[in-house]
Formats: sequence, C-alpha cells, structure tokens
Amino acid sequence: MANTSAAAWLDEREQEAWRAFIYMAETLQAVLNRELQADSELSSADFAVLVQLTDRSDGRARILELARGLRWEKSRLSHQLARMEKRGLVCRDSCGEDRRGSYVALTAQGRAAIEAAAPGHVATVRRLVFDQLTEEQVDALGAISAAIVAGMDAQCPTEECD
Amino acid sequence: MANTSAAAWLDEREQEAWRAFIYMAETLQAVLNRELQADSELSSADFAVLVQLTDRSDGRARILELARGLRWEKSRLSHQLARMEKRGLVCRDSCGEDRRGSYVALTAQGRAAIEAAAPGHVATVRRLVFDQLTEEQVDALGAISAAIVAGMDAQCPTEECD
DNA sequence: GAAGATTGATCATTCAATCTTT
DNA sequence: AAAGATTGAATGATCAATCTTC
Repeated sequence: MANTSAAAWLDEREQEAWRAFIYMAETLQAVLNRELQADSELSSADFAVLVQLTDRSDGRARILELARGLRWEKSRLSHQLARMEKRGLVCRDSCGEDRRGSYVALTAQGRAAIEAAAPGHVATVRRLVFDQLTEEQVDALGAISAAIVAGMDAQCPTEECD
Repeated sequence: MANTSAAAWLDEREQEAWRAFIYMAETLQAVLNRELQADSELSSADFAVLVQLTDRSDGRARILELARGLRWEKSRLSHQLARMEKRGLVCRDSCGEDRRGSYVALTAQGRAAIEAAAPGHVATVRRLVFDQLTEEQVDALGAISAAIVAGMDAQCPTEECD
C-alpha cells in the first residue's frame, strides 16, 4: 500500500482511529449477534424487524414503510419476512386500500419473543458499550455518528442510498 | 419493549447515541463495500486480507497468523482464501517446517489489485468519515473504540472470543 | 488427543428479473 | 410506465464434522 499521495492518505492519528473503529464495529456486531442468538434464538435482523413493529401501537406496518424504517432493500426485507413468517414471528396480510401493497403484523409469538429477548439484549449493550464509556464519550459517540450519517446523506448520489 | 427495569434500560441520551451509532456503522460498511466493489472488483473482505499480506515484507503469512490478525474464524478465512485463489489474487503454499500448516502469499496480480484499489478506498474513507469530524472527534472516536474493544476483551469468556 | 487447516450444509445478503396493480 | 412486492441465482458467513500431522 504505497503512500502515493500525502494529501489523500490518512495520518497516524487517523489511521489508528480508523483501524480501532473498524475492528470495534465488526467485533461488537458479531458479539451482539451471538449473544442474542444464544439467549433468544433471534438474529440481530430478526430483532431489528421486531423492534420496528413493536414501535407501532398496533404492531402492524406496511412493508415499504418497514423497509424505509430499517433502511433495508426491499428484497432483503422480503426474504427476511418470509423466514420470520415460517417461524411464526410475523404474518403478512393483504392491504385493502391498495392491492399492490401488504401489511406485516406481529404475532403473539413474535411479541413474546421480543419481550423475552429485549432485557437481556439491552443489558448486553449496556455492559459492552455504555459501561465502558464516560458520559462525555456517550455524547461524543452520538455526535460523531450523526455527523458521519449526515455526510453520507449529503453525498449519496441517489435518494435511496442503501 | 416494556421498560421492565429502569436500571437496566438505556436512558434517553444513551438510546439516541445507540441508534445513531448502529445505523452509522451499518450504513458506512455497506457504502464502503459498494464503492470498493464498484471501483476495484474487491470486497471489503478481499481488501482486508490483501492489507494483512502487504503489511508483511515478503507478502506471505501462515494461515493461522492471518486469521489472528483479521480475528476471523479459521473456516471463514479458508473459504475466503479459496475464492481469492480461484481469482488469482493469492496462492497457497505448503509449509516446510510443520507439515500441518501452510502459507498464503500475494500473487503479482493480488499486489496489483490492492495497489490499484487503495488510493480510492482511502479517499472514500476520508470523504465519508474524517472530513466530517473535527480533530477532537477523531481522537474521541479512537478512544471510544479502544475502550469498547478493551471491555469486550476483558469480558469474553474464552480467549478466542471471535 | 490437540493443532492447523479444509469441507459441506445451512442460512443471510445482494442483484437482476419478474409479477401485479395503479 | 411506475409503485409495491416477491422470486431465484450467486455470493458470503457460520457451524459442525472431518482430515492430517504433531
């Protein structure tokens, strides 16, 4: 990896921060996934879908709205919902007003699954992340994340950047 | 998601920071992956392997050392190397001293591929991340990442946590 | 039996193509 | 044709089982 252009390369401080960040993000996601799976038979993706549905008062959402909330591709969500439906966590329902669309809804089993999984998952997040940081660092993490997201939103050529 | 225990739950500030962080990390990885793929026909995983190999003076490493450097499972690396070998980016070589083990080495083509890809990738990282942050935030990101990693290392039951 | 590594099965993600309704 | 959604094929990641050498 030749340092072809001093201006374009990362300096020492940046390089260190970058490697630490990438490693942290990958490892954290892997650990959270494994703990969730082991404690509750739910993947992070399952959990994310269930959170979106429990955020709505009726536990129901149009599929495209769900996809926007998760910022997932339609086909990813479609496959994910098919797997979750097969396991009885959600069910699909056709939409009366617009027959192109459809709804997904939490089943009783899906609601039970997230209620059982949430406390442990939150505890894991607290233990691995927030217990390791000062209050200032928590605020800094929020601000840094927001800044990077804003940059991506601004720079993405199309509206649907993911 | 009932707030079953005030102590275990996340407060407002934490919740916000956490959602922003998770979304940032996922989106950033997705965007980096797509840009790398589009510009160079390399995935992030390919790039990570090539970086490890170019970090060694001879462009060669024992497979287990590589796995430790990447902190990947053995089987993930094995599959990855098989795909990369098929594409001519690396080659495997048996090990003289210990016939259980083997080496992987960069091919000329592999070296050319990462040299072609690196400047663009670094430019993308700079544009999406470092250009969006102040110097203090860069330092904070490094410190936060290091703290979280240290916590995971300390809390992981087994040595090989991933 | 343990260390170094590979293999095969299964599941998740992406991409392009498709289908239906508007 | 565009919007809402699904499908199938190809690629990637994870898990358990295996194989060889120490």
